[in-house]
Order: sequence, then structure tokens, then C-alpha cells
Amino acid sequence: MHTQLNHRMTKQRQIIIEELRKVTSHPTADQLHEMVRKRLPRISLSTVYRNLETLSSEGMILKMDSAGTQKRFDGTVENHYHIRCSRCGRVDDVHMETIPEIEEIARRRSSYQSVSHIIEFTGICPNCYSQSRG
Amino acid sequence: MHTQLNHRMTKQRQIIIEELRKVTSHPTADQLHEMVRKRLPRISLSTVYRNLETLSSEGMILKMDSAGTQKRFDGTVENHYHIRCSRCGRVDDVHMETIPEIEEIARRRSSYQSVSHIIEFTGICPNCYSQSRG
DNA sequence: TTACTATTAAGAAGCATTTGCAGTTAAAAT
DNA sequence: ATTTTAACTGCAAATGCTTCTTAATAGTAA
Ligand SMILES: [Mn+2]
Ligand SMILES: [Mn+2]
Ligand SMILES: [Zn+2]
Ligand SMILES: [Zn+2]
Repeated sequence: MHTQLNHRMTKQRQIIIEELRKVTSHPTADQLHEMVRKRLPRISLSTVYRNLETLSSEGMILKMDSAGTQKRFDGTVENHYHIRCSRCGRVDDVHMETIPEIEEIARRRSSYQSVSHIIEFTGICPNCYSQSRG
Repeated sequence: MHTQLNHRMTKQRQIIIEELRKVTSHPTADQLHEMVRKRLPRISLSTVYRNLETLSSEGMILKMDSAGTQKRFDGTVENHYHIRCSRCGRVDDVHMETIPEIEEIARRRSSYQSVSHIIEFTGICPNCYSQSRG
């Protein structure tokens, strides 16, 4: 009586998951496409997009619906926070405790239901900072 | 010796600011275009985009670099948090204290510089929730 | 008024993402 | 092992949001 998901584990899907989980770099779809191509040279970009969509709706990966022009994808599903470089666009994890308490505050103030949250920090990454000081 | 900004306050720019500041709804560029058209029927969408870009780079409005397919714009410049409905996409302010302390934590953990932050809540808005319960 | 140049409207272009389709293949059924 | 079937793929074309180009227009200063 629940949704029937007849998903197949194709080579393509398997390798997309593997490559995404190898890195901590939150790649865009086309970056991931390049990574996967090393192992499957004929895979198309639309297959990457299609699978990223499927995998994220299954909760197997995270689609980062956040800042920047391109979407980014994350192999880590547990809630954690990110910091994005305003110069070069790179995204890193921030290893700190999450603060789920604020969801209850937001729920009361907004009267929305089923509240979750993300925090996105922005700053200048070490690379870009050291470049700017010569 | 600072950047000379020879910006003109045109009818179009004036009315775009006014209409954006009238609402709390964080409109997309095309929604704002429709609003402005009531007063300036011949204004083009690209003029709206161009002015929103100019105004946000001047710090007069906020370009919300956040979730969803379309960018949204905010007449309120001070840092505050938002909640977005996962069903219909509407975005509301969340009137709660901001927690700038976490920026120092993120700065130490990430070694990024000049850290700022946004919090975005997600949930089901009252409209969508009442619809779903009949 | 005249000169100067920021700004405009309209549409084309750019670019990330999605979709249609005909052929392919994983995996359930036999 | 073979058949069956619908999910999946690669490719190309389409879509949708945003930015850019261009000739005309309109603030601003002299
Ligand atoms: Mn992450
Ligand atoms: Mn707001
Ligand atoms: Zn950087
Ligand atoms: Zn809603």
C-alpha cells in the first residue's frame, strides 16, 4: 500500500553514487559528469541529471537547493551546515553541532508545519584569501 | 577616490523600489514585473532585472541567493531569516532573534574569512496545510 | 539649449536543466 | 536459461530564467 518504486541499479547509477560519495566537494552536475566519465566515457549529462534527481528524491543523496547558479550535490544526507566562498564558489562542510531547537521557534513564529532548516555560511576561502594578500 | 556611481533615479527604478517595499512576499523578478506594470504598463522584464541587480549591488534591496528555481528579492536589507513552503514555494519572514555567534564558530572550524550566514527554514505553509486536511 | 551618457524597451542570446524518443537492459516472471 | 516488460540510456531538442545587445530615450550639467 506504499509507493511502488521499481528502480534499477544500473552501472550508471551505481557509479554516480560511488563518485559522489568519494568526494567532499559538493560537485555540480557537470563536474560529477566529468568525474563519472573517467569510468563510463559514454555517459550523458542528462543521465547524470536524471539519476541525481531520482537519488535525491529517494533520500540517498542531497540536492543542495542553495545559492549560486548551479545546483550542487552532496553524498552526505545527515543535516550539516555549509560554507560557500563568495569569490570562487567552492562549498565546504562546516563541522559543528546543528541547532535543531531553532526549528521549534520558527514553527511557532511562522505557523508553518513540519519545519526543517539549513544554515549556509558565506565567506572567503583560504585559497582565495591567500591569493588576495600576495 | 572611491567608485563614482552616477545612478539616476528613473521612474522605473523608483517604482520598482516602491512596489518591492510595499510587500512582504519576496517576489520573483517576473512577479515584481507584473506588480510594476500596473503603474508602468510598458516597462520591460529586463529593466526589472537590470534594476534589481543594480539596487542589490548598492545594498538598497536584498537579492535572496537562496533555494528554488527563481531568484527572489527582499525590500528589507537587515539580516533576518526566511521560511519557504515546500508545496507552493511562498517565502515568509521569520521574526526571531538572529544568532550571529555561530559565525565565529564557523570561521574557526572552516578557516574562511569574513563569514556571514543565512538560515532558511522549510515547511508547509498554513494555506497548503489547511488544504491538505480538507 | 546643447552635449553627454545612463537608462530604456524589445528581442536575441546564454546557460543550466528537463524532456521526447527510439533503442537498450536490469530484473522479474516463466 | 529464456522470455517479458517497463525502467533506463544517449542524444537532440526544448524549456525557462537571466543576461546581453542595440538603437532610441531621457536625466543632468554647462
Ligand atoms: Mn556537505
Ligand atoms: Mn525577508
Ligand atoms: Zn575561494
Ligand atoms: Zn504553501
